[in-house]
Amino acid sequence: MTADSAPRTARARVRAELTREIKDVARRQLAEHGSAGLSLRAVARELGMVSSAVYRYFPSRDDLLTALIVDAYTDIADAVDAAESGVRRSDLAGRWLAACRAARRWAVAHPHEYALIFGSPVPGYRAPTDTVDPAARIPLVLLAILADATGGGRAPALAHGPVPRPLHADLKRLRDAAAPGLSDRYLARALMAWAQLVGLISFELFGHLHNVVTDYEAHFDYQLRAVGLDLGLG
Amino acid sequence: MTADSAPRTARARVRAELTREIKDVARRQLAEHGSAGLSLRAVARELGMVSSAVYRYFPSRDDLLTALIVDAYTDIADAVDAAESGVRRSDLAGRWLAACRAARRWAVAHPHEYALIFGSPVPGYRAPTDTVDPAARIPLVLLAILADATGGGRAPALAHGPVPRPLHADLKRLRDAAAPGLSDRYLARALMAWAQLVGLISFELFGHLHNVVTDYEAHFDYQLRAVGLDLGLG
DNA sequence: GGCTTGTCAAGAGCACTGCTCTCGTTTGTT
DNA sequence: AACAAACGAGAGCAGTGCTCTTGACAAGCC
Repeated sequence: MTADSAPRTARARVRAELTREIKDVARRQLAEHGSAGLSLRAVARELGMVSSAVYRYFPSRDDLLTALIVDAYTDIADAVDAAESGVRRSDLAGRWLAACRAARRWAVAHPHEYALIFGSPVPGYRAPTDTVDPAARIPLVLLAILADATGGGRAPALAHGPVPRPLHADLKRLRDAAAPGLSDRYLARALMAWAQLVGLISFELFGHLHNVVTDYEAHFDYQLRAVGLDLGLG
Repeated sequence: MTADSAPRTARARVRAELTREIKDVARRQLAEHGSAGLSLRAVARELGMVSSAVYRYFPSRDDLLTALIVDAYTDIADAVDAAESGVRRSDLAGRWLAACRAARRWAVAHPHEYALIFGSPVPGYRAPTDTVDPAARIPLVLLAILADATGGGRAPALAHGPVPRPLHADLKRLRDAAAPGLSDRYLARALMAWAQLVGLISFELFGHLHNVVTDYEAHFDYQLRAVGLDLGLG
C-alpha cells in the first residue's frame, strides 16, 4: 500500500521516482548530520529544485522524518528476517543469535537511523498507524523462535517468581495476539529479552559503554548468548 | 568547580545567579518542548533580555544543552543515591530495588531530561570530561550493592558460561576501577543488568511498549526484581 | 580624586530554517 | 479541444543560532 507496484500514468511514475529520490537524499543527510541536521531546503537544493516543490511530496519536515522512520523499521526488520530465516529451523540458539546479531549489525551500519527509531522520539509523537506494524516485526520474529523452543511443552525453568496480577491482562493480550501457548512467566522473560537486546545496542551506539567495553561485538555476543540460554535455547 | 561556593565580588555573584536563572528557564523550556524546541532566543525573551546577552554566559546553544545534561546526570544520581542510602545496608534486594525504582521515578518525572542523557546523542558528541563523572555515579551505586552482595565470597551461581578472552582486559579494567573482588562472570552480568535497567525505562518512556504493557510500574518492579534475583540479591 | 581596563546588555545584521501563498506551466482526463 | 488537477518556481513571513559593534557601567590602579 505504501509503494504502488505499478504506477499507471507517467506522472505517477515520475512522482514515485522523485519521492524515492527525496527520501534517498534525506537518508544520506540524516546519516551525515543526524536527525537535527536534516534540512528540507538542503534536500531540495541537492536535487536541484526549490524548497517549496518538496512540499508537494511531503507536507512537512516531520512527515519526511516519519517516512524515514517507517523505512528504517522495515529495513532493520528485513535484515533480521533474512538472517534468521537462513538458519536451520531446529537450531534455536542459532536462530536467536542470528536475529540479534543482524539487528546489531544493521544498527552499527546505520547509527542515525537506529537512533531515529530506538532513541528519543524527535517531534511530538509518531503517527501510530504507520509505524506500529513495521516496528512490531522484530519482536514477532523473536517470539516465533521462542514459540518453537517451547513447542513440545518443554518450557525452560525460569528462576524468577510468578508474574503479579496487574500484568495478567497485558500478557494475555500479548499471548493471544502474537505467541499462543507461552506462559506468563516465559512471556515476561521474553519481553525483558527484547529490552535487553535494544538496551545493549543503544549502550554501544550512544556511547554509554565508552572506556568500559572495547570489543563491542564480543560483549554483545556473550550477553545475548547468555540471554538465549536463559530463555531455554540451546 | 562548577558552582563556586563563595563568589567573592558582587559581579561574580550576580553572574552566578543569572547563569542559574538561564539554566532554570532552559530546563523548563526543555520539559515543555523537548530538546529540539530549546531556543536560546526564547530563553532570553523570557528573562527579559536580548539574545546576544545570553552568549556571555553560554558560548553556544550546545554548551547550554551540555550544562543541562550534566545537571540531569547529577540530578538523577542524587535521586538514586538518596533512595538507596535510606535502606538498611544488609537488605541487599531492598537497596537494589530502591535504587532502580528511584531511577525510573526520576525518568518518568523528567522524560525530556532523561531522553537527553539516555536517548540519542543530540549534537555531535559530548564533552567527555564534564559528563563522564556524573554519568558514572549510578552504575557505581549499583556496583557497590553487588560488591556487598558478594562480599563474603558468596558469589551466586550464574547460569551462563565463562566470558570469552577478548573481554578479559575490559572487565579487569572495570574491576580495578570500580568493583574489586567481583568475578568476570559476575561483572559481565552486572553490566547487562545496567543495560536492562536503562532499556526498560527507555522502552517505557519512548513508547516501545505501547499497547503491550499498561501497568508500567508493576512490569518494571517485576522485571527488576527478577534481575536482582539473578544477581544473587535476596 | 581621575583613568584605564574589563565586563556587560543592547542592537543590527548574516545566513539559515520550516512553511505558505501566488503564479504560470505541464499533464492526464473527459 | 476544454477543463481540472498536479506541478515547479519564486517571493515572502516569522523564526533560529551566531557574530560584531556600540555605549554604559563597575572594579582596580595611579
